[in-house]
Amino acid sequence: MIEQVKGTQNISGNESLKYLYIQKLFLNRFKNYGYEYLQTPLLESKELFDKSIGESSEIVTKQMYELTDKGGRDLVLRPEGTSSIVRYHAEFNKDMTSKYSYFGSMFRYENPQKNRYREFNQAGVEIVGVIDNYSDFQIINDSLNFIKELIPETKLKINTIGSIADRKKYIKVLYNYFLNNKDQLSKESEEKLENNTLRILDSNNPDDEQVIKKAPKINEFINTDSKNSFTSLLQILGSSNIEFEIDESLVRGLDYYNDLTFEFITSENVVVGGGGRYDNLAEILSLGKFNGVGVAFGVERIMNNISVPDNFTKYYLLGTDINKITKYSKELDKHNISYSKPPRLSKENSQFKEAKNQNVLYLINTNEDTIKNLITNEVEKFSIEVILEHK
RNA sequence: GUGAUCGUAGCUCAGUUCGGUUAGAGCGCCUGGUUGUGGUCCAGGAGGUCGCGGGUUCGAAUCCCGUCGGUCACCCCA
Repeated sequence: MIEQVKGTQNISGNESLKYLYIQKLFLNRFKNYGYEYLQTPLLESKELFDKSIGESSEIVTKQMYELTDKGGRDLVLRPEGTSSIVRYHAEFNKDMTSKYSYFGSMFRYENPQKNRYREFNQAGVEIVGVIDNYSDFQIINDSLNFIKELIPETKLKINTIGSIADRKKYIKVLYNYFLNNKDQLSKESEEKLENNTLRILDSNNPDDEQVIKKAPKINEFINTDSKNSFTSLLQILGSSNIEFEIDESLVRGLDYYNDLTFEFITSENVVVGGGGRYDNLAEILSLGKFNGVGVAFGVERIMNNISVPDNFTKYYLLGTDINKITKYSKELDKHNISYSKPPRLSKENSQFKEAKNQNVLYLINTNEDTIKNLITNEVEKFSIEVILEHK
């Protein structure tokens, strides 16, 4: 037996029902909100993510699926969606402000566990171009509406991390602080000191508690424009009755974020989605000067937190005589009626069983020329008019 | 990258401790019959490189080593 690749999934059975339900809701909802669906390649230049996500990030240093193609190109399977959207926007819509949605596979080379896979699906939306607080508001509002329809008790956590320049200054100060107090840091945190200083702040190791408590706060380094913009966004959210919780330790895993960051978190503390503002991403990629804000949901994380949606089939075509059942098939096709049918002409009892297992409402028995309602057990003579009346 | 744990039929699992005929069960599947309150019931049947590779042994699902995969946790993250 050839085993499947580690961390990949076969989405089948009830899981596939959930997947399609989420996908359909996502695509419909954001289409109606005015977001254009955009499908970018799964295969991208390595350079795109080296630059965008940031070379200090683990995603870039350890977690990318890299390959060289036969033409010698350095490629990766995309680890996230935003960078590609920004590349597209620069190429085709540079002077516009556009709203995009995307849905598809992402790849990260990590050890799989619950809510984490090597190939996983993200559903995301972005607003790219000239951005203001209303853009931030609608990304948060629209995606909160979406996720609450699926997981009603989802909470919004929000923070500002200041500009990239602010952050650079802050990291320097923080680095010196932790360096001087190195002896008080846990082993894990000490490892983060050189490359991922900020991450020490969300250590949950009790050994770090005291040092972190006394550490300089990012708040003191955030410029006034950023602070004011954050305050006014919070006011807008407040007056729109959107509940939020400010979480000052909330940082994102990607370096391109600035100012606004937020997360959607379930009552069981699973982060099902996250996003923020990325005003410098286009510049980092040398694609021009435009801004963006966006969010990405983990589809599998949503799947793991919802129940199986209702599922039933309206018609099942039963029969053991190939001439009769094919004649019925064509008759139904002609009237554009969709129906389930057995994969082959197995014994009648098996077909009945299959129909019941598919939660079928009407069973069309071609052996007897009848239509049976499997809920009420009413049987009537088959005619196409009876079925057309069901519509 | 680290650690724990698991891998036997389509599925859930027994058998592994302590090596020994032809590897089992339930469910599911298939066929014939039965059944119209049609998922029942009866009879029969198909289906297994015991994850893979190597080693020990007269003999390995069982012991040893390696490897791949699943699950979970750490790290990190959606």
